[in-house]
Amino acid sequence: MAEHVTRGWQRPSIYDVAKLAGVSHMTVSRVLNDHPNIRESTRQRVLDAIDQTNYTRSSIARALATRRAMRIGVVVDNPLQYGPNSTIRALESAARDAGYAISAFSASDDEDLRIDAGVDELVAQGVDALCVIAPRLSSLDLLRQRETGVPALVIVSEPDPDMHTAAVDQKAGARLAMNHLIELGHRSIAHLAGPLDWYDARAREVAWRETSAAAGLPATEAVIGDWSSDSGYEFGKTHDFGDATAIFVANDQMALGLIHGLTSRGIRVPQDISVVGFDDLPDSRHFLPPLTTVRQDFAALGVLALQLLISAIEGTPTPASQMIEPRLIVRESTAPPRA
Amino acid sequence: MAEHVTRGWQRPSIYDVAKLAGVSHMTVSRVLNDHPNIRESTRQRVLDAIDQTNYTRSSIARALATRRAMRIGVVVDNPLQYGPNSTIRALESAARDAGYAISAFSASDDEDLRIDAGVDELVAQGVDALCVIAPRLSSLDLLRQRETGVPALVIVSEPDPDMHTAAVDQKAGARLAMNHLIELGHRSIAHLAGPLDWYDARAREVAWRETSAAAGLPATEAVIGDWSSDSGYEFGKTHDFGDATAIFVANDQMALGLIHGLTSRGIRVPQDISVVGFDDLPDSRHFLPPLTTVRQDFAALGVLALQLLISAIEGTPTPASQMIEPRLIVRESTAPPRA
DNA sequence: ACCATAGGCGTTACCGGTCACACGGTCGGG
DNA sequence: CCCGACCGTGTGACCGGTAACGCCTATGGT
Repeated sequence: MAEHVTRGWQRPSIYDVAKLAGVSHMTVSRVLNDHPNIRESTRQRVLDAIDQTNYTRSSIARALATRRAMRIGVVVDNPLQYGPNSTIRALESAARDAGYAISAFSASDDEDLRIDAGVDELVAQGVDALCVIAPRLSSLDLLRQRETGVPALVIVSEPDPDMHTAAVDQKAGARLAMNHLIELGHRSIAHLAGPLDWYDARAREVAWRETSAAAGLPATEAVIGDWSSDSGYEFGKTHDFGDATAIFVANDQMALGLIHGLTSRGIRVPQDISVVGFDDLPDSRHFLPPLTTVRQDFAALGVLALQLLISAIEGTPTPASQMIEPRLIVRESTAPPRA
Repeated sequence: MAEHVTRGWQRPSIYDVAKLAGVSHMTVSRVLNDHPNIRESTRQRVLDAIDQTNYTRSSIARALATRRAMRIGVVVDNPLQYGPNSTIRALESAARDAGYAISAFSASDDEDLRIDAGVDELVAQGVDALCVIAPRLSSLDLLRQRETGVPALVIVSEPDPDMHTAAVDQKAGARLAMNHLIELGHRSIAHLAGPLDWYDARAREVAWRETSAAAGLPATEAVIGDWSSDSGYEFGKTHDFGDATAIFVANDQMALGLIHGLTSRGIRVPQDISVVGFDDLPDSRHFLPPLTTVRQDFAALGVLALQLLISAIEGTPTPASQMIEPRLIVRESTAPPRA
């Protein structure tokens, strides 16, 4: 099994294959790219040479020559959370199917890990397009100022005239949750929101307020957490929710903490107060009580996002924004209010 | 603000910069790479030209020329889980600090998403090194057969003569949990394990068995879940844990489900039975009851892994394997057994 | 005064692909 | 019978960088 040693020992190049097959490098390239007009016999010789040498094409050289990296950059804020992480994975999977690789950049509050730093880094890496996940209000501004030269898609449920967007419809999700509570008979519903500099938090809060008003429920102020179960716990333990008989919580983790806090001071869910979350974590069905929540279809979102990205890359006209419908999952953390 | 238009409109190259600065492209390259022996005045001219043209170097061309992609491929099984995801993020962050980018491949049971497919794809993308996270027994075999040509590091707590490894010490973690239960006075401790074709599950199970035996506790069979809270729930609801007064669970999610299941049939935690988990999810402190568990320091693991990867890339001699010590977090799901 | 040395920079050849074009041969049509 | 079109393939430039080497000038030692 003699190895075809060439130049010290690198990966074989198309020239090595060409020499072995007795053709020019160009013919090898044509075979690799399925060009027509190659005689079947030479095609076979080349194919044989390819697997004798164990050749694989260098996507780096290819990227340089074609000016297409076949790579999509993804900037994601808070990638440890279920939603953003799921979105990345879905995107990765959809991208792979289309022949694209993805490069992720995890943004955070840290000065040099901000969204725009991520954009810069990914562009420097040479991606064909950018996708920004779960942005805050400020991040879109940063994005707007940045003329990157590559097409970008933002995962945000608020259509924006300046950029392409795709998302799960956050307001619709919040309405689903609210209507469920209202149908159960609740007449005063509090809201534990996420940080309002996040688009998703804001959309959920706005929809909560609108739905409340539309149903003639009393207007109250939302309380604001930071997405973490810790913050939910604090409110559950100490906050006075007034005469509210139900709480719409902006994500499942805060709902978990909230229930923990409420329970610790003897308030029972759902007997004393109903709680509905948002996200449907894989674990939410095992919370005590199992959590009623809103499910987002991240896989569908990933596929959609990739479609939009690809058509943006190829310059085909694309709808500026698209939405995925969420779904309500009713479990045991909600019940009619006590009479 | 006249743009320096060159060739249609691409990103500027070093030649554009060179022309503007009135030097050769090589001088630009030298400035970019901080070579000595450049006159300060020309260096300034070049620097000026660089930011007038808005030049950024193409890491693709650079990768081709230097034969270093400055990119590390990461294959990860089950990236939606907290542990693997945390490890990736930690690695990403450490890598960025060292000037490396990472490419992730999510493996799964799916035929063409197996570990070896990931290895192939990442190698084809042209990474300088590979890191495999959270592997199953089978995946290491796949890995062993694959002569990839790039250095590889496996995140597994069982040192392997054939490959470089790094991990949080799983056995030590399990011992921490067990000793805690034993010190509380438990004399019969059950184990809800993860799938035993996972290295980590196996290590925890083995350590459970050994610790039990060493303390003279009765030997029992572990029950085996699939990491999900669903599977924990099933066991909690239906399994007969015999005279066990405590259960060591192989991860927090299964512990959550288990507690849900136990509660649903009137068994209280920790009054009737103690439960200790493994991982310390951010939410585990808000489970009901807050979960006693074993914390793994993923950030430290990421840093360590990157160090090993880099020295493997650079060919400097490296310890074949390294371990990070885990830590016990005592909360309220454990208590002395009832008298 | 002379030569060795080092500093400062340019020339040219790669890296591993693709693309545009050229070229000889075969075949069909006028 | 000649010309043009198409098939199959090779040649050379180019993508945007880096590496190796060479050349000219100033400097310093002898």
